[in-house]
Amino acid sequence: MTEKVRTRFAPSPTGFMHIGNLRTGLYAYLFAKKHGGTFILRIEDTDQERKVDGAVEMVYRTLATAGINYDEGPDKDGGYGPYIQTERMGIYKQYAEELVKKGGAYYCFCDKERLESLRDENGVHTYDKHCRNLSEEEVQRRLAAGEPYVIRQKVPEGVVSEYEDMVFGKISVDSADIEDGILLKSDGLPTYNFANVVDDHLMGITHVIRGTEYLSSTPKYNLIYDAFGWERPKYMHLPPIMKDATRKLSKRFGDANFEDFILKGYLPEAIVNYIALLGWCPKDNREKMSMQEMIEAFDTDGISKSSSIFDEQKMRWLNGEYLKAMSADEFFEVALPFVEKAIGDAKWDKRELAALMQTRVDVLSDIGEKLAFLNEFGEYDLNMYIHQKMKVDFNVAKQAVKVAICALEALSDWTEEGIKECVRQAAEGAGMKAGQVMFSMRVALTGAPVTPGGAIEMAIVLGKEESLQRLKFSQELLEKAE
RNA sequence: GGCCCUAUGGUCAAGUGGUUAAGACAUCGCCCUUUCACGGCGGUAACCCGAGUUCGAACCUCGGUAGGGUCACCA
Repeated sequence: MTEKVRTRFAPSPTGFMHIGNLRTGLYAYLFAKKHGGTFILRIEDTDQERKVDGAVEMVYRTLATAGINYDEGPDKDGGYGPYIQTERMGIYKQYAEELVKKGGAYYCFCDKERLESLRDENGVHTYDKHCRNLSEEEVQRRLAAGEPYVIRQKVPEGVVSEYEDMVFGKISVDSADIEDGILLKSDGLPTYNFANVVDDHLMGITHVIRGTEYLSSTPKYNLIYDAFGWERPKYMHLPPIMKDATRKLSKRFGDANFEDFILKGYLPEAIVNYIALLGWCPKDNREKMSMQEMIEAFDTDGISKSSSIFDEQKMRWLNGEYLKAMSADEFFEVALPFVEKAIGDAKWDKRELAALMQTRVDVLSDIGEKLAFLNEFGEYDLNMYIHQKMKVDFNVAKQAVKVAICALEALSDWTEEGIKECVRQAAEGAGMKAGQVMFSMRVALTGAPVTPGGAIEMAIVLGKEESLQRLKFSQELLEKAE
C-alpha cells in the first residue's frame, strides 16, 4: 500500500436516493476507511435536463443521517475541488484538446443526419470513424470556418483492452468492439465518459467503486488513461440490487427510498447495516454490525458477483434487533413521536406504552395499529371470549368479569403485584383458574383479540378508573347477549 | 442482434476438488405464557441443464438455458 487510498461517491442529483445508490456510497466509504484513506463526495450534475430541485440537499442529508461522512466534498474542500461537476466545466476542453495532440482523440464534423443513417436493423449505430483520418489541414480549415464539431476518442485498433476488476476479476474487451465515442460535445461540454475520467484523475482517485453498468465500458476508459499517459485506477464494480428477479431498483418508481424508510420508522443504522449485507458477507458471517465493525470487517473477497433482491422483510427483522437492543430510554426517545401519533391527545402513559412496544414492533410505524385498541373501545364481537385452550366460554367469561370487577373495585394498590394478587385471590375464591379470569379480563378491557400485553399490563396502562368502566361496559355487553 | 457479466433453499448467503452442503430472514411445529410478542428447541426446503477433466466436482473446462448490463452530443 504505497499510495493513500482515495475513493469517491459521485451521485447525480436526479431524484431520490435508493438503497442501491446508497450502498455504492457505503462501500466506497467502507473501503476508504478500512485503508485509512479519504472518501470524497462529488456531485455529477451535468445533466441539466434530468436535474431535480432539492436533490443535492437530499444527498447531503441522506449521507449525514446514514453516518457516511465524506472527507472532501462541495462544502469540505480538500484541495481537489471544485467537487460539483458543473463548476468544473472550464477544464475539460483543454484536456480534450491535449488528448487530440497526444493522438488519443480527433475532431469530428459529422452531423446528426449522417450519424442517424448509420443505424443497423436493431436501431443500434456504431460510428464509422469517418473523420478519424481527416488531414490536419482540413481539420484546421473547417475549425477556422466555424463548423460545429465534437471530439471523439481515437480507440487504438487491433488491441484487447483488459484490466483486473477487484470483484469480477479479469475483464477484457476487443478494441474492435469499442466505439470512437464522443468525449467533448458540440456545445463544448464533456460527456460523462470523459468528465468521469478527467475528474477521477484530477482528484487522485485510486479506487473507482461503482455499479456494474460501467463494467464493460471500463476498458474504454482505461484507453483514455493510457492515451494521456495517466496511471489507471483500480476498479471495484458492484452488482445491482433488484426489486425482483428481473428488475433493478429504480429511482423513477421510488423503489426502496432511503428517506421513506426513515419516515416509516426504520433506524438509519439498521438500514445501513442491512444494505451492507446485500452483496457482501464478512468472513465470520456476522449480520448485526455497527459502522465501525463494518469498516474493520470490510474486504473485497466477501463481495458477491451476482445481483441480489432487496428483501424488506429481512430489513424489518434487523431493525427489530436494533430496537430490542436499545435501552428503555433510548427506545422511548425514538418511539415517542409514533406513540403520540397513535394516541392523539389521550392521557395514557407514554412511557408505559413505549415499554410495551419495544419487543413487539420491528418498525416504529407498527406502533399505530398496536395501540389502536386504546382509543377504539366500543361494541365488539363476543366470540373473542371463546377460547378452548384457556377453557373460557360465555358463561365463564361472564363470571370472570364479574369476579374481576368485584375484586378490583376495592383495590387501592394499582400495580402489577397488586393487581396480580388481587385477581388471583378472587379467582380462587370463585373456584376459577387465574388464567381464565386473566384472559376474560384482558378481552373485557380491550375488546381486542390481540393486545400488546396481558390483562395486568392493560389494566395498568388504562388506569383504575378507565379499567373499571370498560369492565362494566363489557359486563353489560355479555349480559345483553343472553 | 454484437460485446461484457452472473447462476447454491422462497430471499440474503457460506463454500475456492473429498462437507451429513453452514448460518440468517421467511415458513411450519413444539416449549414458555393471562392473548400477542420476546426467549428457547426442532422441522420442511438448494448446488440451472448437458458434456468433459479427475479416483472424486457446487467448486475446473466447454456448450446450452435463463437473467442482468452495455452499445446516446444521459449519467
